[in-house]
Amino acid sequence: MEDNEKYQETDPGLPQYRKLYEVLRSHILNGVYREGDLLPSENELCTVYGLTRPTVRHALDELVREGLIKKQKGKGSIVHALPTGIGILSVAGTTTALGDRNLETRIITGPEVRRWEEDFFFPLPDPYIESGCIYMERLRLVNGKPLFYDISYLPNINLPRFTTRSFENKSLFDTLRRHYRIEVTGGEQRLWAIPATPEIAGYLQINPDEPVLHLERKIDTNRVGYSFYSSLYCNTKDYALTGKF
Amino acid sequence: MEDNEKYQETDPGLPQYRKLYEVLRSHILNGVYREGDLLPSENELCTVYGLTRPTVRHALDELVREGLIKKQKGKGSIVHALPTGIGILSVAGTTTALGDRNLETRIITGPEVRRWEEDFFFPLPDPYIESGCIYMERLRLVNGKPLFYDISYLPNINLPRFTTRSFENKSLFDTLRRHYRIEVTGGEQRLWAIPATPEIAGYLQINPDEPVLHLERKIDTNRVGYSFYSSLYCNTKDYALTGKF
DNA sequence: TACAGCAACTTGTAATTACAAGTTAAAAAC
DNA sequence: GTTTTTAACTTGTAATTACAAGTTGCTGTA
Repeated sequence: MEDNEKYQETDPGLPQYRKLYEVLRSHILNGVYREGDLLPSENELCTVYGLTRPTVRHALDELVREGLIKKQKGKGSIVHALPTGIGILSVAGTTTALGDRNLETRIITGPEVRRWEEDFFFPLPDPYIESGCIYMERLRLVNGKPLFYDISYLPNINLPRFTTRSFENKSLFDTLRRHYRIEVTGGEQRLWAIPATPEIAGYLQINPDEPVLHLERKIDTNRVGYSFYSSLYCNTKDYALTGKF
Repeated sequence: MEDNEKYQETDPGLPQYRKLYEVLRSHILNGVYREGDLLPSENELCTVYGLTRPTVRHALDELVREGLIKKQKGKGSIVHALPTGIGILSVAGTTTALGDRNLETRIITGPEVRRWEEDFFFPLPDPYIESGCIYMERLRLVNGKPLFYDISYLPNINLPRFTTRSFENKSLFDTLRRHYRIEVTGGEQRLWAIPATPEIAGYLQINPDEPVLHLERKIDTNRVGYSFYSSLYCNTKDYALTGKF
């Protein structure tokens, strides 16, 4: 399929620069462009996709920000090495972070509506507390080995039919994006190295008191005032967490 | 001093958007704008600094990328302040009472020129290997407690008098920026939760096999082809690592 | 008073034009 | 054949214009 055709059929609701970004991103991730390759020049992209340079540059800026390309004046946009570890420190859900690996998701609990926990690990706005919390516990396995034990908390605001959706082998980020048009724009995270509790050790199939990585994340979205939260325990014995900044 | 005067006297070699970025950045960090405040609107900044919107927006984009502001359509640019520093480097306490944390730096080794280690944790370009490595081990303490054990590796290329500089209580990033005009533009990092070796445990004053966080970082700069490296061990018993994304 | 609607803001997207500056390879000079 | 110069690329910076879309507060109406 030609770039241009694929470009035409992308979501018409998205801005132009975003559509181009999506196309280029998928091409990089799918190996159409390989590490070290040069992307088509900005002017080429302009003519191929019928855009102007500021728009094309906006799309490329996003790719730079994501670490997928590096630009060099006078030369071009160079496709950057893909992270070999698990990229969770930047804007990505665990599903994208794991890429094409053999990822399996196992639901432990939920999704179900319940009250927010007392002394929640991030301060909660009052409207969140009133409307309750969609709670979900998931285990992420790579090649059969459990790597992440993930507890998600979403404010139960304007997410119709959410608890009836299946999340086996599906990305939470993608579900939010496709069904609710919620896109992740950023967030905060805290992390510690802690000894595994017996419960965590059980989930991650390691010995109690072995070091695990604990992340608490607040994830902001394009819905004004809508953030959700995640508490994540990672077994880093075989895979490192990676991030770009 | 008026914004405009301060703006005039900034480095004439920098592009306009960068100068505006520096001014706004320092104002945010110095508390001229406080958390939650709105920056002047883009159009106001245009007239005050004699720039056009694309240029002003470029400057604001950098601040967004750095996490210093958040923008909201229809409203404005909201100062987000909080952790300075890049990526995951900033420290925030688990207790709220850490505003007066005092950071102390203790040099363990170096800075000195030596050969790069065999099997370095990131692949090294050939020119780096030939010119050798500026090596430095530092211990960072907060309120007298050791938190970080940091090993830095810098390519020994065009950094006159570097090994004679004092790094007690000084930031490596700031030194590079002020004396060598090297600015950090991004990088990669990998991290694990590992049991402390006896050596690491000694430095961090914890028991061996207690969990510590291990980061390996490659840090890119505005000098084309110049990156440096850091291997970092963190005691996260009392303080979490925090980051924005 | 309460509310609807409008006006005046804000940022977001996008085309257009121009020139500066770094890179590369072919052409010209030696 | 080797070196130098040049021309044709590349991305970087920046002004200008226009409209879309979200937010806020004021104003006129009920």
